[in-house]
Amino acid sequence: MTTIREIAQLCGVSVATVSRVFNQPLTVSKEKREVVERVARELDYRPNESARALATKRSGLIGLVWDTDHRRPGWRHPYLQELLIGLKSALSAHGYHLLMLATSGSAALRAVGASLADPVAYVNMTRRHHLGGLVLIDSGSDAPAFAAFAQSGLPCVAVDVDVDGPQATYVTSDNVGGAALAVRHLVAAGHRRIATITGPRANRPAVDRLEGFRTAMAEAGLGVPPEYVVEGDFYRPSGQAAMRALIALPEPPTAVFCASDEMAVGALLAARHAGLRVPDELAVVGFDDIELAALVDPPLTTLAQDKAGIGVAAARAVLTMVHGGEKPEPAFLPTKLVVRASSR
Amino acid sequence: MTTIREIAQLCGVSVATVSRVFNQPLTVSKEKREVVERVARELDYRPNESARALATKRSGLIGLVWDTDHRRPGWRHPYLQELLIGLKSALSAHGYHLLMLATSGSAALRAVGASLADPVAYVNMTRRHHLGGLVLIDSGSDAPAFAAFAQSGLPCVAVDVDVDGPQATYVTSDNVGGAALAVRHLVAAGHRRIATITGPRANRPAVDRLEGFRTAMAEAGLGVPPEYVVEGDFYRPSGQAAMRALIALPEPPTAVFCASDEMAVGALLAARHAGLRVPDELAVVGFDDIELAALVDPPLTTLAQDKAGIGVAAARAVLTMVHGGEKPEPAFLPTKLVVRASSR
DNA sequence: CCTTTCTTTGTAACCGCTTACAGGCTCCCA
DNA sequence: TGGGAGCCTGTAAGCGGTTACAAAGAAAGG
Repeated sequence: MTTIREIAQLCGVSVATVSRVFNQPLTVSKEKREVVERVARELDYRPNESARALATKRSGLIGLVWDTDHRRPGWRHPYLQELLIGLKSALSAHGYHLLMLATSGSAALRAVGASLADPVAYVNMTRRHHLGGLVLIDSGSDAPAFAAFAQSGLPCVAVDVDVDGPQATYVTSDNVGGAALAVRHLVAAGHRRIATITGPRANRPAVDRLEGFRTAMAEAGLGVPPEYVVEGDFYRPSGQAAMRALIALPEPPTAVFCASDEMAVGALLAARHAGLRVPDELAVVGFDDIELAALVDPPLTTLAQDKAGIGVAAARAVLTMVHGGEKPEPAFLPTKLVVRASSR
Repeated sequence: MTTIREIAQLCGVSVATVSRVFNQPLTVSKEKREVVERVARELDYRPNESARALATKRSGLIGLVWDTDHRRPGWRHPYLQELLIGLKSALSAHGYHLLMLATSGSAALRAVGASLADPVAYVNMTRRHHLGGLVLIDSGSDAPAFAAFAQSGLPCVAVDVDVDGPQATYVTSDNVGGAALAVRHLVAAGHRRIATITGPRANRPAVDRLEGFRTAMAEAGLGVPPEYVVEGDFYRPSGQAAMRALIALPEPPTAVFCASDEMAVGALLAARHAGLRVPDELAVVGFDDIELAALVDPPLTTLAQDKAGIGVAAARAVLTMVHGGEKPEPAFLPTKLVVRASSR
């Protein structure tokens, strides 16, 4: 690897000048600048990022926290791949890279049944590696850990989790609006007895989807009997169980809005087992637009999240803070109703 | 952040001693070592990784190359999430972290229709950041770029791509063996007219699966007429088209082995459209065991890859090379036949 | 008791880059 | 023509570690 010193020598200038050429080009006379640039190119000079980070205390890296909760081995993020694509592209546009933080998983935390995202470990990593900030991706039970990160004062942005802190914000879909879209769609199709299968009460998107559901139902002048709101956990089995319960009601709903596609698929299964025809006897709407949604039978009507867009928004938010900008407000990205055969 | 120097002062020793306590503890007397360790703990000392990397030329980071090919916007890795889990856990066990390399995507490369994985850019990144090595994850068309990496002499291990180089190896499933399992399963079920829908000819796993298919068919004493081998591209539509063609044959097969679950799902669709009952009139076996496999109707018999295991193997391989070990032989992880209702 | 060897420690150079500070020039204006 | 302002440039001091080398003391061998 060629260094700044070699270039300086070859060009007959000081190392300071060479460094300036790359960092504050305007402070260097045109002639010297061009010579340095040419020589650097010829020697295929690449700045040593470690040295740079050491001198500037900035590494050009953003940390990614995404731990898998060992208590839920089957858990999968519904759109990790698209999220990463969005993150990566927005970061690379600004010359940043993503460092996937890996800790062996604190045994202590696991013992008390806590999430695997260990705030202390990750905050340490951030300082050790001069990370600009963190992107926090939830594994289903990381909200408490993320709250701790948020307090640390490091720039961080959480995805689909509600955090607050001096330099902490979050990005998620417009869950309220999305749920309302779902309800309006069902109402327009003539449904009046509409139930919902929610996500966990502790989960911000779940709460928002429920809120959107209630608001839109009220707007439509429809009542929501308590038994029409069943709590699930976003996973398929819970959706199936919840749907079974709804079907067993004396006055079962004719339509159900599920807070996740996974649960909606569960609902479809329950309907099939009960011999209900979808969408004729039961309309089902999900949320997420996972790949599976288009493939189940019947294909699922759902609210498509802007998956890559969320990644991009998260990246932008963290970069704004890294660059000293104001802490961005939480972002709520619009969702899109995708009508398929499970409703009409 | 407390530094080595502060600790040295507080302990009344030199910085060299402090540094040794952390790097070569045995060369320091027990007393001093304990004092230093205690003080370090009290001050919550964290070594500065940039300084360390600068001095040692090692950063404790492994690069992850995973570029999305903009020409195939819909492309998704069949098991990225599990792969990352495996990679991460194996790396963190050795104190390494994963750096997701992001380049803005060289316009030049895109112009010539090449893959987005730009070997030059990534090799630069490796040097700039003192990365120990690279893990290469294919986006469907990165094989040529990966071959270039492999030549660079940097430690690197590719997943599901056949590379060779001074410090390059790869890990993939035992595709030959898996395909053979599929065939034997079908033969045992009484099938004799067995066709296959392959992946792209240029793809190593695809080629291996075809080879396994042929070998096992020969072993079973069954012939494979040329029209029973149809090339697909791993995606669903190609599987559907291929299956349509097979069904249209004067003597259509009674069973088909597809080189990917996605194509197998396509095959199921084609069968359904043709009014063929699965598995009675047509047995279908896939490869991968993606989530979808268990959910289609009928659920798909398939070969489960050890997805996280592949990540672990890749991590181990790259670490071996980083630590100066012999270049590991390519690894072929066993697959498992998962029998579901699409075959019997 | 003296020499050799081993263990432990400190000194200081170095990794490659950034940047505060100061000095030398040129330019402009009184 | 003297002096202040501005522009370029170089010197050198970090950033926070690692490690070669030397030295001092302790242990071992003859």
